[in-house]
Amino acid sequence: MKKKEHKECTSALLPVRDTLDVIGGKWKLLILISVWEGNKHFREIERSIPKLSTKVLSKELKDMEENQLITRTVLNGFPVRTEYKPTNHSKTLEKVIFELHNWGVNHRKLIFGDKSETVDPIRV
Amino acid sequence: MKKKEHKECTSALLPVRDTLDVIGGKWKLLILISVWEGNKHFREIERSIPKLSTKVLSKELKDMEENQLITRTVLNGFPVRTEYKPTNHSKTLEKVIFELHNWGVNHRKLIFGDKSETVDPIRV
DNA sequence: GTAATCAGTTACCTAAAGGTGATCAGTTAC
DNA sequence: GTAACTGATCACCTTTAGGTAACTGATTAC
Repeated sequence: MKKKEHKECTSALLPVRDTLDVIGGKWKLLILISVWEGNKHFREIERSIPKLSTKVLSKELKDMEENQLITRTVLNGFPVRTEYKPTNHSKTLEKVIFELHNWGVNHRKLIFGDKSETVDPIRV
Repeated sequence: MKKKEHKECTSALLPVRDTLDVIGGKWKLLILISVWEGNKHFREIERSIPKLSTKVLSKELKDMEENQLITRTVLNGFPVRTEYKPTNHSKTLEKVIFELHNWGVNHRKLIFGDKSETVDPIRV
């Protein structure tokens, strides 16, 4: 796990921070979902997410491998291919994401009073 | 709600982003918990959280008021006092935080293999 | 008048996250 | 040989979150 300092953290909040580190940031969830959807190769994942740069994807994939959300296998072939696959551990995030989604939908209703466009149900 | 752009967002992820915006950042959860614990006044909250500066607290309290997590009442008195109180809406975050905590604890076990120090159960 | 308390605001600075574009090594097809 | 594909890495720049310290205005106690 990427050890961030979180010096301000009480012991009870540490695991919450850990989780937020794992799924926070601009791209992590999009990448995770792309891999869940079956995209396996670097370019494949990259192309599935508009505006995502190779540099950021490369860094995020490393983080996610460290966090055991994905596995990385290099296939010895002719144009060298790398295969990224989601782990079972990554799937345990579904419940967390569901709760985040659920609360967000409710929050939108409260703040925008239904004036907001409907959002799609999350499918992960 | 503070409208961030999230241009990269699919419709399904938008509410997830909203939630992460509301509880993300270095201080938001600590401030929320402090208010939940009964701290009502600006200086009281500030003093309850080491290293938190007035500038950041001021900004975060505004955000939280916008997001209807707290109410702000100015009491006309002699040393002017402001009263911050948690809303019922803020309490609906407990479940979300519980799931984040839960996943985080499990993740720590997996990554550090129980070598990590025990963390306190969250009490919010 | 002086100090101290309340609840903030302001200007400036630093550090981290993320974006941009070039480059690389290996291999294949032409 | 040249272009194109694979999976990246590198140096540099911008943007944003957060930190630091001074300051304001109102009021009370001395």
